[in-house]
Amino acid sequence: MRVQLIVGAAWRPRLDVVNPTKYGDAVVYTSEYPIFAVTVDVVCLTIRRDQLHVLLVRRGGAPYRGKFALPGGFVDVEEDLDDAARRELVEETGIDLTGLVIEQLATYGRPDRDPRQRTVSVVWLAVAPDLPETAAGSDAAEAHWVPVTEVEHRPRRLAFDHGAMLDQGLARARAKLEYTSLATAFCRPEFTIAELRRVYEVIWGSGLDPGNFHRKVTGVAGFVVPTGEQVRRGGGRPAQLYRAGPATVIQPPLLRTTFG
Amino acid sequence: MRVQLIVGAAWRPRLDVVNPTKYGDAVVYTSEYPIFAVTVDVVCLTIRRDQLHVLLVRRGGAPYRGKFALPGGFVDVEEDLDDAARRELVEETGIDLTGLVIEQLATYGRPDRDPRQRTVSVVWLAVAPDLPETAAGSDAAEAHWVPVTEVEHRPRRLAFDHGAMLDQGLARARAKLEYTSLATAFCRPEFTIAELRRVYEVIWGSGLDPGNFHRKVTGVAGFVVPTGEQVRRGGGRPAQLYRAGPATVIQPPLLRTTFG
DNA sequence: ACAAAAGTGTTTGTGTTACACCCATGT
DNA sequence: ACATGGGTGTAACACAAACACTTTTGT
Repeated sequence: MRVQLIVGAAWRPRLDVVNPTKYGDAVVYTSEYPIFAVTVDVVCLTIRRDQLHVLLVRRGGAPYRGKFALPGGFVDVEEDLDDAARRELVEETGIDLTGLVIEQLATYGRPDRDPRQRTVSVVWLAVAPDLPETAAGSDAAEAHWVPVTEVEHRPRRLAFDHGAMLDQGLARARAKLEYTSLATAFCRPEFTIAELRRVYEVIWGSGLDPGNFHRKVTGVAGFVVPTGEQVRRGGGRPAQLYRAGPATVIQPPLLRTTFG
Repeated sequence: MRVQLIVGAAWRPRLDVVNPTKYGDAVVYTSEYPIFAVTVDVVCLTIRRDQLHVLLVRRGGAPYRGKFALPGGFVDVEEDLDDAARRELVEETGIDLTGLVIEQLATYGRPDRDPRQRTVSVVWLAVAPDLPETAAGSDAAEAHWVPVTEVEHRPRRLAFDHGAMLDQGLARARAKLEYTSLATAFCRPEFTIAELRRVYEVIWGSGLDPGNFHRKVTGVAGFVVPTGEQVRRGGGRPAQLYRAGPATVIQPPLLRTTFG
């Protein structure tokens, strides 16, 4: 298959886009390769009111008008993929993840996944602490934090194949909780051990023994580092404050069995 | 940015490729979105002569002419991404992974990763049992199994960003060995416990205690199932034959610590 | 008989679980 | 004083590491 491109001034042809010719006032290049659009989508998770939430946007146009979708959009020509994910998140929801780590989840590229054109989407997983409501930017009007219980394992609830993306993101997050320090990403910069425990309890959906959890977490080198300060949050003994440590993998992992 | 496409007969325009007009005898469509090429690359691992090997192809043309690269190529317009990976592997190396599982590793898309044009590459991880030499198809003439010690952690040895892809694939394979049944994918359909142990020893680079390994592996439900048959391989007590079981995750995981 | 590989038994030590108990604050 | 949550002590238990030992073949 051969495709010919008439290209505007902003686009620089690459080496093996060959045979420039002229049709009228436009330059015509020829490419040997199929043409794709590339998008990014973001599964952005947080915990609000002791419930796991995902950031979704209501679609304004066809197809899937009125349905929820993951925030995302087209990658620019000279833009890195993770930069595109962060940019789209700000544009569509007002959430700025500068300084936070995002992780590539998978790439979805079934030929029929977008009825308009052949599109490949690189999906990213982001975890944010409990943030203020989605900033009301112009595009952000229809962005919402939705409890995952309302959309998980329901492929038809979300537009395109975003239901599968979300499920994969949730599975990844639950799994990485066991053997990485991902849980600290759900907390604010300084947190108590009990707040960290809440993260595990919410995401795994089971109660953990406070004493054992405290010992385990503080015993893993580099997982959490004490700030030396205390905090009083209502009745009970004040808790030590901690920051996320340099460790990224937890060895041995926190087990998800009974544990409490 | 606006891009206009002159498209040959094989390509079906999608909905929001709009404003078809005519230049001479060619139809011209206009797209709102940047244009990408999408490729697949495959990190295909196996064990030969007690060494971990990766399947590489010698590049015949520019850029990186003469350098080794991962097998891969352009995705067809109506082709699924994993199908493209399998097809390119057969075309370039003669290795047919029909029936075997391949796993998505990551997607590489830095704007400067291919000097010719903006290309996004979806990378796949494949694991094969010790196969016969790469079948000598026309394209397969320059395909070789290379010991990973010769190319690991040497970004400049491979073309493009394939060095990083390979390193990521090796890290993933070593990690998944601990908590999944990936090791059985390196074995032929029927294997002994000692052969399975060799897989771990070769990939982790350390000796394991035969007794403890045997107990551990046969004790995990669904990891390996005995065929009931025995096999004699030179001096020593005959070994039971096993097939890979239905289990895909190993709980609790095999640890990589001392263990022997 | 001996070497070599397969597989089992047994001891020892480490880490998790369960739960009792003390600590420090708010009401 | 009492409730509430933070944090420590400790005994019971499970499991992996180390290694001795038995089984079954080839030479």
